[in-house]
Amino acid sequence: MLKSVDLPQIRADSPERADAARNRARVLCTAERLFAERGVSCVSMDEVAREAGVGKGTLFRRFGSRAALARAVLSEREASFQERIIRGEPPLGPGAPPRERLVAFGHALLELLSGHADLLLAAEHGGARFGSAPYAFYRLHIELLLREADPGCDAEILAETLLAFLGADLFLYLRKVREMPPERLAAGWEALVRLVLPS
Amino acid sequence: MLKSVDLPQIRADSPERADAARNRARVLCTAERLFAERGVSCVSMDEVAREAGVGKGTLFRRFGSRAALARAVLSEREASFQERIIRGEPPLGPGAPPRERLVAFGHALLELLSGHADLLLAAEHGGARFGSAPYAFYRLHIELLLREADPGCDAEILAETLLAFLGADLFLYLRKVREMPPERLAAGWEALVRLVLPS
DNA sequence: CACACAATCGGACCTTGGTCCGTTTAGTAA
DNA sequence: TTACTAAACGGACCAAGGTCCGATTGTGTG
Repeated sequence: MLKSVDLPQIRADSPERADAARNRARVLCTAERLFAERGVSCVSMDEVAREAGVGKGTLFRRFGSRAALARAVLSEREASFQERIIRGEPPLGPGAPPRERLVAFGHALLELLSGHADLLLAAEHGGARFGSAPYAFYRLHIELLLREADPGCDAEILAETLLAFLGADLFLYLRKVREMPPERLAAGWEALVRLVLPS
Repeated sequence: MLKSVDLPQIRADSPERADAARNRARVLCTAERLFAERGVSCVSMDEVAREAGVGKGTLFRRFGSRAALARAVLSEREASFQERIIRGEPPLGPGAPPRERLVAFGHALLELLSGHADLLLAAEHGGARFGSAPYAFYRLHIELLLREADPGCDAEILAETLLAFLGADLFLYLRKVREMPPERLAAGWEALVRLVLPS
């Protein structure tokens, strides 16, 4: 039962009203602060609304769900990450061979996870992961790299599998419960990529 | 007036009281029926309790959480699956080469998912997946097969990755949203195994 | 059988994510 | 400035998972 993740329609010809913009900014700012102060999982939507001086209805009208709020808080970092992939320096950006770009992509995403795993976990809560914009971007990026390196493979299936390794839930489990150090996860990713794309 | 203090007997094999056993059976039976009738995600815990003629407290005392109830309903099928792995016919059971056993394992688990994906999804809800007994069993099984075939690999990481492909959430997404047929997932699994364990 | 007590029962209660809808307000045109 | 309307507001409300604790009952013991 996947839910639509679409935010309220933003029409190009009707700009956001001033109070709406102000409340959106207040909510984002408050949420980021509360998440940082007390941990994502210890902050309820009611608290965010109250601290931001906004009604609960407004909060949900703007962001739709808790997962979407988490995604919104992450959006700047996500955007800069995507920017580095599209136009940044190799090996993460264009120019390096596909296998090296894939390795770099995983390392960079693991880095992002290291800093914001709880936020990413909240953002992926429920079935929200697969329908989200970042996931779609990552999937497409990986599929293109895989096809470039090996046109014969089933890039869609392989991309999903590789991305599954980078899910926030698995990451947190391996880090916190199994206590694997980040370097091991990075090495595991690299080994994985080299299995999928042998030289 | 004072009696010698009897320590409460805490026996590992303390038998279940008759009413407890009766209620447990009633709940399991009712839950299985309701899940089958209306779909797992459309049945609330209150309904299960009411239909079973049991208080909500009793329901949660017995099963702890919705995810655990789903796991309990699945337990027979899980047990027979594990039995087939441990003592069944090859290639799922012992006797076949590791790579073939791994392929058979994935195919069998995909089969289980095809029939009960919604139940498995409920069973894995939240972080429940990684700590569950079936997951631990699957992980161990895969790790042993990987080590047998290639003692040099990082079996723990690879096992988690392979299992991630068989998660209920990804399965449902690929089947329902991306509309991939079961055969494609099965072929994808086999290709994956052959990448991880090249002949 | 009567008793004691621990295990169990069950529903009131709490929390929290999410919805609804009557009220308020920003933007606009006259 | 005033009037009008679409958009936004906000808090009461709902559903559902999960907890608590006083009442109840099964079971071993004398």
